[in-house]
Amino acid sequence: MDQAGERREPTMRDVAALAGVSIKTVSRVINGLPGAGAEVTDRVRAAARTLGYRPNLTASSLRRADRRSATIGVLFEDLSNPFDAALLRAVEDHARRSGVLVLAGSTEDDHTLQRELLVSLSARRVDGVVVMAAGGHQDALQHERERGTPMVLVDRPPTFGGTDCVTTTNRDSSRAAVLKLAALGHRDIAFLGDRRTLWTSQERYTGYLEGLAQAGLTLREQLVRTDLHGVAVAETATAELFDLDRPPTALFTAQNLVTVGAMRVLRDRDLHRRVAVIGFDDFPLADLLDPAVTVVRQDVPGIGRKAAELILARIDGDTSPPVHAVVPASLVPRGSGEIAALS
Amino acid sequence: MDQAGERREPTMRDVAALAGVSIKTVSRVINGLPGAGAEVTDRVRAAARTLGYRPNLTASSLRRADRRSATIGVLFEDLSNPFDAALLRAVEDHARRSGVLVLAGSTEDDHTLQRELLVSLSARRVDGVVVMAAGGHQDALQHERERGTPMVLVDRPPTFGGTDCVTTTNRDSSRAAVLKLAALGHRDIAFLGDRRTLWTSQERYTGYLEGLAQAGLTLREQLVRTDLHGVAVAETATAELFDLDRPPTALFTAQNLVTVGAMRVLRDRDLHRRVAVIGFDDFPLADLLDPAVTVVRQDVPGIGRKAAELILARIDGDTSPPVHAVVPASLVPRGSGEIAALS
DNA sequence: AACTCCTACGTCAACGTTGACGTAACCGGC
DNA sequence: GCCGGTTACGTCAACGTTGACGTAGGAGTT
Repeated sequence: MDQAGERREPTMRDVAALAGVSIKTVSRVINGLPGAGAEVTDRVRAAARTLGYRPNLTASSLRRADRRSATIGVLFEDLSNPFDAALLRAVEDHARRSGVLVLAGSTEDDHTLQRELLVSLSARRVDGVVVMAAGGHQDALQHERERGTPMVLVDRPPTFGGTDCVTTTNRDSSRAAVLKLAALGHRDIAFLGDRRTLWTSQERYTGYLEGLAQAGLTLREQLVRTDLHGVAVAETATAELFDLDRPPTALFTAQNLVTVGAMRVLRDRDLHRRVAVIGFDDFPLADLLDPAVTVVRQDVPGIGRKAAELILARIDGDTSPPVHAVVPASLVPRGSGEIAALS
Repeated sequence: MDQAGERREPTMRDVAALAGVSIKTVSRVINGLPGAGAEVTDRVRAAARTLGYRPNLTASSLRRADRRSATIGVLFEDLSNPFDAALLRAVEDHARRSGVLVLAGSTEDDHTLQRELLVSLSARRVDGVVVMAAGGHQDALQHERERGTPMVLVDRPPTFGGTDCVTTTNRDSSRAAVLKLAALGHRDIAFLGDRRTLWTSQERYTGYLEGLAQAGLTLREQLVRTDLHGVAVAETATAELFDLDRPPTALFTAQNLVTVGAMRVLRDRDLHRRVAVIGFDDFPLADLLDPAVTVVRQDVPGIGRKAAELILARIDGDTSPPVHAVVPASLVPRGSGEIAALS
């Protein structure tokens, strides 16, 4: 087989030579532009086929007036996380339909990495970026945006202006979840949340507070655990809750890994039939657990589609005012959230 | 904010003008090449910073001798599938460490889509591709490979020569799983597999046959169900198995979605404590189900790392003979696979 | 028959960058 | 004071493509 054959890729020049026309005519034929006769078009096509010619999009975009690379960047926290993966897939699908490919990267919620990836994307002259912003300050994102890069934030809004974003009904759905638990008679409802630097965590916590207030319940600070990043930390925190003198009778777990950790502890302590749980974010197999887990499910394909639509529109020159699209989440009752308080 | 500001990106020419040097000197400074004095270097760096200059990798790679775009393509079946997502993440991590970004796409196991994506990647002059080949013929892949594109196949080997690939111990691990079930006294072990066009399905089935033979069991054709693509189809097939006069006492489910479907049916019929199950491919929360699911777990990070290493080496000009790397999978006992046959 | 207009091409330069090569200044050695 | 070598620049062309513009020939109009 061809090991380093170092065979040069054929160019329009080669095709032109073989077809006996000028380079410009080849360009016209390849791009389907008018100004090439039928017979010449056939000759050029045939020549391109025999040589195995493939257009060079990088050279083309360097020269073209619009400068498009037909490529966007997608920076999410962790592409192996089911939520991120589903979102990537949704964005990718819609982009591809417009002939746009996706350069994907994981930021690990790390500002340095996020900045480096932004620079790498910018060096490749992507047409725009879809970003799940790392928690905390957004200096690098703002800087990139101010350079003129079309940008859409997903999952978390920008802390700076002039930028589109797509989020879900974090606060409202959290409030609804808590109200549902309260309606079942629960008065000691715990909150277990992800890192406090994350906007989503804050919103969900606010929704929790609103729910308590609306239900006429008082907040017990002991029942609030935050900064739970990962399953292991969530397990520890959940265990602590049930070591309290007056443990919770219901849990609102504000992120999918937290939900998983909590479920594990409940099962270990054989509390899974008595303690109600509603989680934010669906996760695979939530319906197969015992009990099946009631969750607030984000419309991930909807979020991805909206993000893709927005970035593609901006790239196409849409200069209408920035949009903050909110895609509704829905409560999926499966059992764990329907356990009533012991009266 | 800057709506279509149409501000031109600064180029080396602009930096050169501001620093009062030639374009070539700017190039030297930006690329850290020798031949620029200390004072000039400082002036150029300062000018680049004031202008917000960003190198243009597409122009650079067009002109450079090595022609590298520092970008690879990754085409998997479905980026939202946990297995694919984890693999993408592993490849991405290792590529990024070498300054290489990843253009990712889902082929949906569709030849047309796979071919279109290959053409799109080739138009962007990626340095190489990592592909999970769509089932059936591999004409497009072979064609692309023969053009000289560095290529590594993952999960499934090529049907053509001269190409690296990375797979797991499909056959051996499947045989081991069946032998384990047989050792627990099971004589009616069913096989539930994904699409037969997939190489992995075939290998796992062969391993199943080998296991039966080695255990001295005879194959019962009725207990073999293939072409189960997706959870729903797997559920139907499983249900049929338990409507047989002599149903299986153990299941070997050869793909993760199939395992999920089977578990669902077992639970619905309250058989989950009596029928043994070993699944191929781990999946999130397998340990939280009741019973926890015994699986053959592939070393996904290991596969991704190996694939990344191979493609990067080939891109760097490694012309050693093609490699078929096999990354060992391991059996993870969790409970469902340790249920003994009723004697 | 002279005119305009259109079609089907071709020529040229430029996109942003780098490889090849040129050159002026300076150094050390004799 | 001249030579060879080195350092620190600069000039030029080219990577593959396309926008701007030129032109030859034919069709249609007056």
